[in-house]
Amino acid sequence: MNNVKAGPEEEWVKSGEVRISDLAAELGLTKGTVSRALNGYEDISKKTRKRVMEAATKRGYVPTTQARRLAMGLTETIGLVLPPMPSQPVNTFVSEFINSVSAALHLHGYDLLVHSANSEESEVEPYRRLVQSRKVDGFIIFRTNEKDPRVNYLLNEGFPFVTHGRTARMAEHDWFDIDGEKAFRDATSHLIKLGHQRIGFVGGGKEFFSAQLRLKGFRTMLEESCLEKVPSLEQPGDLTGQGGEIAAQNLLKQTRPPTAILCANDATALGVMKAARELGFNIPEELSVIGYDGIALGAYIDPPLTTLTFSIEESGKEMVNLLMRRLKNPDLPVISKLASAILKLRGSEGPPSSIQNKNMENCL
Amino acid sequence: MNNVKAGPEEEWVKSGEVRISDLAAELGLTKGTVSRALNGYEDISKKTRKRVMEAATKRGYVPTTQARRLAMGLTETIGLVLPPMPSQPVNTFVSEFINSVSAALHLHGYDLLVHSANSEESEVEPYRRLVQSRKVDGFIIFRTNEKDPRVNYLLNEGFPFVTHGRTARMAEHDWFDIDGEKAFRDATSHLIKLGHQRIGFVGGGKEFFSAQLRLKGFRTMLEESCLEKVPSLEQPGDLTGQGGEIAAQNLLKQTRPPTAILCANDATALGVMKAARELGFNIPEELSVIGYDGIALGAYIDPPLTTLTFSIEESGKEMVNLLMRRLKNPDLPVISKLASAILKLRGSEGPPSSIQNKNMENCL
DNA sequence: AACAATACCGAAACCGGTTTCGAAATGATT
DNA sequence: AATCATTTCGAAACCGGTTTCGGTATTGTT
Repeated sequence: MNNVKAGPEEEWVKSGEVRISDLAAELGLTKGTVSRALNGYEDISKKTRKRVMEAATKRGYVPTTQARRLAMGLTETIGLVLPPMPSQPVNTFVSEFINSVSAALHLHGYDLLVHSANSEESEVEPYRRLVQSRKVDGFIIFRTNEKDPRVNYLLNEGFPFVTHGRTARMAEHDWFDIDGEKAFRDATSHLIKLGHQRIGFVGGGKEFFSAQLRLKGFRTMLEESCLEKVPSLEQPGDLTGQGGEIAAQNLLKQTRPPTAILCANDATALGVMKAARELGFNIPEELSVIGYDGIALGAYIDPPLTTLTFSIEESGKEMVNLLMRRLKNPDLPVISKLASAILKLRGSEGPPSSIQNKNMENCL
Repeated sequence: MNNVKAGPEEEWVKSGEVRISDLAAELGLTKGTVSRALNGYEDISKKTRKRVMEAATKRGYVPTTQARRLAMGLTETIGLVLPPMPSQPVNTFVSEFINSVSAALHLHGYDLLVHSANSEESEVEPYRRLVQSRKVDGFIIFRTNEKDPRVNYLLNEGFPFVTHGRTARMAEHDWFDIDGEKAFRDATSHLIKLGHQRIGFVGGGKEFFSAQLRLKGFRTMLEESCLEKVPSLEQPGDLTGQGGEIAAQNLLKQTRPPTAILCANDATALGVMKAARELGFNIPEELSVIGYDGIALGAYIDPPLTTLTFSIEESGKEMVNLLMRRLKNPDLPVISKLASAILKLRGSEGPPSSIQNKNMENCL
């Protein structure tokens, strides 16, 4: 019943075809007056405001976004550039993150522009283009590196952004992050309490800042528990399943393999579990495995993957809050927020088959 | 070295702060002339065009997108509305899809606006808002239902869009889809050739059109192979892991459980495998399982999940092509493209433990 | 009743581009 | 040299809104 004409005079139009000038003409007003009436200016009489509002809803008038934004000199749009995804086994994070960011932005009247990164060009190119063409007012950046060219570029431009993850210049920009260091202290502690003394770690390369922080947490807890740090038990990875496989082989083929392996993310953990199976290690009896990310699928594998999990929705919401604050007042001091991950026990860890050493309650 | 001033006269400006009027003034031309020079109009002398181009690159002039789009009456933006994701375990599809769509759009000079759906409001509300505020020129829709309100709305508005998946009104709009029917014929045929005669199917509810088509393929192949259709072997699901678990229990607790289960997607298959493990069925010796989606995670579980896979990148690319064609010429006849999935054998299927019935080569 | 204060709205500039149209300058033709 | 066709650019309208400014009409004071 949509395109029925309402009367002899009133022609039905498809939505979005009424301009402010049409409204003005119809009401015998100027478009300036109509605009102010709709936008709550005080110099409009109650009567005309009501007339305008009614006519607007009746005719289905919605201001054209492009025109409004041009006039007001803002884009009301936030950019998010997807990093090139090669064969990341588990990027469920990205879609959930986009979803939550988009929802949060919407509450502020902002749109989300998602851009893909071309792996052939520089990492900052997409950002440069979006800045220069003035398509966005700010950026949401995730998966930061310690030295992050994107951060450098935007800081240099003085362009607003928030990162998910810390960087070397984190004192200069707003950021949100999960406390991976604490998370891995917790996970390590959990394994130690179960009786593990030889714990392996599969991290990311130097280029993954967050993975470095997780490694740091692992080391810290080892030290606090007076367990010696064994370099061969720390394997670098690339945060992919394949990287996990290779690292696990390096760990499990040693003469004294670890009884537990902490992984910098769940994809890595899946690779580790696969390699462990192929090498004949039973999980969790002969090898405990813990991941990080809390991917939902981890609950469906055998054994279900114990992992460190956090709220992606909260991440998105918090980041948007930080960014909106920055946009409203660019001169505010830099702030940041650190959220914590929680250890979700699902069954891929347990006590080691043999308690290897008893005296570990008191270090000194 | 970015904010070094180049000379006494030439003040350095941050990128994106040069307007076309600045360029015009600097060159002693009008902005109309500068615009035409930059946009390749024929009525500009070679000499001035060169002057303009050089000045533009030198000053780093990039036209303001908002203004250009307003003047040209288009948004150069495509909308993609994320369906509310409650507990969908496997949305790795979404991020890959967004990535490929975004990349493909970029080749055409289009941006991707990603919007999240609020689960509290009608499914079409986000579309209505985006249409009315004229934020997008068209839509990419995925996960269609047979009777799809979004499709109905947009068809009624005459607004351009392409779907990933078919609908009841697929004759009226462009669409791209994977031939799920053929895929499941293939998968079913594969199982039958392995010797299976009691094959279960876990689908989606009536609301999942694509799952219905997969069921149809399953049934067709059963019929072609003269296997009787056993209603109790067809279980509905909801395309989640949990749904798969429940369905698998219904199947495997029967007095004559199936020796193989086809699942409408990988998430379901993971749930089926989990339930099978808990009920003591060995996979693939006692139960074959095949999924659909080709999620990368499937390669890392035990046993690796055999699945039907297709190129998400191709999907995105094709859909963008269809949409761009439509935008260029709205009156072109409706076209569609059906791509096929391929069966990726990874190990979760095999011959049944006992060949149950020999005479099945010739039906009649 | 005269005057100042206030409420209300119209007119016009503006945001930063694109595009049409016409005029001036140039070149070609006779 | 006069005429006509072309080339080249300026002027101005336009896209659809927002916002400033100023001028009536109305109200409130004495």
